[in-house]
Amino acid sequence: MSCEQFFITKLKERGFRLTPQREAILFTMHDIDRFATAETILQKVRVRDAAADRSTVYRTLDLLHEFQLVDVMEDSDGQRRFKLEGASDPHFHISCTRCGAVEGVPVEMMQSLRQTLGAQFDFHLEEEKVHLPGLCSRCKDQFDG
Amino acid sequence: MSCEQFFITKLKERGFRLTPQREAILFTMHDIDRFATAETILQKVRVRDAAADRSTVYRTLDLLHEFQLVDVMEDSDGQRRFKLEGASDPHFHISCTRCGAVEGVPVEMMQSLRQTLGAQFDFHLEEEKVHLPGLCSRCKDQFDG
DNA sequence: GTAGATGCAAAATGTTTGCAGTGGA
DNA sequence: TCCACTGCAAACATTTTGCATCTAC
Repeated sequence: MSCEQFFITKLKERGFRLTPQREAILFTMHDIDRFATAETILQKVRVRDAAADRSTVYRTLDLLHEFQLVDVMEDSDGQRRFKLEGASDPHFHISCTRCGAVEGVPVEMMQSLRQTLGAQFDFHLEEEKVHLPGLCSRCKDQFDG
Repeated sequence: MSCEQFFITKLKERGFRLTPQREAILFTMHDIDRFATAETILQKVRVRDAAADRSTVYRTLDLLHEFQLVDVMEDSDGQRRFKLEGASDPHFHISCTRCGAVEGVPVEMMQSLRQTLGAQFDFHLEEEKVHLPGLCSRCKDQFDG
């Protein structure tokens, strides 16, 4: 099922409506396909619909997030970033603290950490919310020399 | 060296001054000893110094962060949280998405994940900035039944 | 027709900044 | 003394909300 179909299904399920604005936002996020600020999303949505409103973007992002179609990431600059996640495999994110590049990593890679935290702290890791900071290949190389 | 001593040394090193406000903030954060919002810190500082100003708190927190005496944590409610880290062993944080409880975990526990990410993505994990979301023991149990 | 959605403007929130006066070294 | 620091108020940036209007169903 495409994420648009999924969205429409979810909407109807809960008595919500499919509006042109919601479609435009969904399409736009599909195009962007990486973490973006609400502002960036708004600008891109306005290419399709010049009258698009900031608050509608926020409201739709909330909705998409509720449906688990959108990942939200807190950033140190005080702006949240949003990304469409469709029905991709369970994953977490690593992101470069220098250039901001974000990449998805399958949750299996955290299996052992997950178990350790469970055993030692009785802590249930929510893997798909994990967002690990670090330096990407490119920035690391600049850093090292 | 106590963290106060460390702070004073760092300040002098850079030509900054030790003021009563800065001392009050440092002491207060030492008392709190867990992640707290700027607002919370301000309220507690005001017990010592009723005239303490919000902007002074922010400015001092910036300074302490620069000296790596304070950890900053982005939270999903849009407020940053600050915590004095003194000269504790290298660690990262796990925190409960339900109740907000935060705990420190030695970086050694991420050794294997660190290596995997390095090998597979050429990604240099910044372990001490890591903040893992999940459910703590208590909240998990409530959740499960 | 009607509840839900939109656009607008205004408010709220958290944080930062400019500046005149104060005080630590 | 001198320049860093403070408190205040005002600015800022991002996000949220109230409300009249509109529209998908």
